[in-house]
Amino acid sequence: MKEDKEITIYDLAKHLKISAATVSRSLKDHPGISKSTKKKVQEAAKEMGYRSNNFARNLRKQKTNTIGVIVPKLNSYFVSSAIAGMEKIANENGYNLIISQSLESVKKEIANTITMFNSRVDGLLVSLAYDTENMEHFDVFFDKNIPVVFFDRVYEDSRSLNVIIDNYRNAYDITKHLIDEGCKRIMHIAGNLTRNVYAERCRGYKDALRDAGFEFQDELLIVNELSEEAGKELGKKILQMPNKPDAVFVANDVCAANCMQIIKTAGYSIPGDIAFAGFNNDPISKIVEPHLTTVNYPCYEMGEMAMRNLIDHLTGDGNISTTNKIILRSEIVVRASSLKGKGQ
Amino acid sequence: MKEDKEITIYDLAKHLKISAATVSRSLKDHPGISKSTKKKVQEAAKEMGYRSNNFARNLRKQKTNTIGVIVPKLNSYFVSSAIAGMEKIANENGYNLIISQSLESVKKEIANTITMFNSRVDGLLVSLAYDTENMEHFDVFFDKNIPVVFFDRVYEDSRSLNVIIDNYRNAYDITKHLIDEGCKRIMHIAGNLTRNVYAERCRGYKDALRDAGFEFQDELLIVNELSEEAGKELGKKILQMPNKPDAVFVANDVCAANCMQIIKTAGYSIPGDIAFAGFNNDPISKIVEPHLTTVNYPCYEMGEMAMRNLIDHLTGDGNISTTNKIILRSEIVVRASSLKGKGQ
DNA sequence: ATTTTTTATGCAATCGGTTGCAAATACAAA
DNA sequence: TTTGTATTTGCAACCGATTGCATAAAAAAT
Repeated sequence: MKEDKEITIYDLAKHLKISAATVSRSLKDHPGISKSTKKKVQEAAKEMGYRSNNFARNLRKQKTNTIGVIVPKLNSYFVSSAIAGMEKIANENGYNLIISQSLESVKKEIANTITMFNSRVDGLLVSLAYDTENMEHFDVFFDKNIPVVFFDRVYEDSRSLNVIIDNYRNAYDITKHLIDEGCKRIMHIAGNLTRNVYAERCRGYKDALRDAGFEFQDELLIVNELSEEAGKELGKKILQMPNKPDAVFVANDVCAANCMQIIKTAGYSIPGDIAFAGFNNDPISKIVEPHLTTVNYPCYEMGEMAMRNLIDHLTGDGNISTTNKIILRSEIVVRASSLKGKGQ
Repeated sequence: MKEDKEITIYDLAKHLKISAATVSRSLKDHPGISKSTKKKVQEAAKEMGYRSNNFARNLRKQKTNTIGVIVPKLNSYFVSSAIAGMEKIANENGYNLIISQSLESVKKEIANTITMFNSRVDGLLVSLAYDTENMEHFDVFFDKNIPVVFFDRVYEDSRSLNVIIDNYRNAYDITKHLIDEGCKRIMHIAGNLTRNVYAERCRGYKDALRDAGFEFQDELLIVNELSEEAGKELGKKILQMPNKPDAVFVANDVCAANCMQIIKTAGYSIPGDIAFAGFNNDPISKIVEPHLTTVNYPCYEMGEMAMRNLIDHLTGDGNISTTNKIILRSEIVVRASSLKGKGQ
């Protein structure tokens, strides 16, 4: 049954000769309404094609049932997987998602933050831009007690929940693995070191070196944007190094794979001459040859977890202020690119 | 300046000793309000930390400034890129995005459609699920004159705008290219043939064969889900064929790359023994070895275009009913995987 | 039959902007 | 000074659902 103009509870009320209040209560299964009335109302609602008006509802309840998501870039394996996980949980719980990208710029991140604030999202999920260096733009949320959950790229802040993996441990493990394979001159490629993820990975790398009795060397640490382009640049740079590394641990698979290609094309053998390891377990890591040793990052699960916690908090089932950090399980995946012993 | 409770236009009105109507008009730059008053209001608004309440506004205006997006899966190169493009345009025009995924099931697609309808999106952008076979669930939108734009996976329907590429032409070109390289037994791997994109690509493949004087052979057409997994399966299947193809044109890079790997691992040379071509120009196509010949699909631009047209329609700048189909430029990209002559 | 308790429903205010129409004020022309 | 016109502003009725409180109706207790 379809109508040209919207049916409201008043229309239903008039039709059933009862009050709008009763209709409203019947529709949301209020305990004070008799079963028979509820049934009558619900049937009439379906029959007349009633659809509830969320704005009226939100206006009255001062709640939006909408969650904002701000990510650096939508089109990356990690982000799209995480968002897929978020969407699933949000959808299951009746929440809508408003998504925007900072395109790796704080400036846009701030603008998005404001938009989200004005849209009155009930909560916010954020992975920080490449160059975000403080949290001031989130203060409005904290001030109003709107929960903010950071995932992956986070900022230590007692007012929010962080969902992450143990970047330090994984980087440590992967570096140790390279050392165990006999590598002695291990290079590390990181992203902006003020971002937790890259700082932690770098720290893991350094500690693993130290624990194995190696000394950290400045020239073996390179910071770049970890993009396809950056990977190619990196490859060229390595080719020009007089004293080449015998292993490269890159903080991201896409960059690693693109770098590997340059090195390989130049005639070096991988892992024979130079071993490689990446991070993320991006599908690309299973295609590039030799297959890339990496860290299995639970992207989808991270999205689910972050969303679930946010929603639990909103519904009062959980408390963001009691939980301050969630660390998901992740582990290194060894593939041919780092197996010096066995070769490819 | 921050307050504990929200500032409304009434607060501003009281503070400035004018009416709420004047405040409302001043804030949205209504022509009937004097410059001086406007300025006073706008300054006070900023100073008192006023933020407009969208629900009240939407409730009154019966418009949401929100656009719904339904896609099969968020975590694919094509979709995430397209959404990135959409988000950019939407954001620039003050629209919010509500995104949901059908996970390739009509059932969930229908559910999402209903959610979007109830959220009263101003317009809808859709790429259909794998198994959607009719448009009934969009009728509510058409009935209410809510514009629906389909992209990539579309359905011919006079009531909506379709944004696509020339799948037929590209498939024809790529098949012809394979023929020109000397391939005589070209296999085609398609997705569900009721989906326009796959049907068109298949048609292009067949016509190119015909025009070159080859006969289409049933056993050389395989339909699968075009996933990573399907690619691997496909590889195994080809290995078992007694009369192997000398070229494989897959409707999707991810599937093609994974298939290639199996074939290669089994000791066949590519393109020597079997040439390969894919579709999409997914980053993976530049990593797999040999690099994959494919079709450069303007994902990001398609997202932009679809969104721009939808918004133009909503603001009355364009008319969806006059434009029924937009075809974006796309072209084949020849790489080593199909160059029989030169080899890799 | 009367009072008490329980259950079911309605009244009316509220959420915060928007906007058609009327009224007030300003400014110009006569 | 008066009348006419243009410019500003305000009144008040929406938009549709929610909910505290009051009342009505039904059931139970006395």
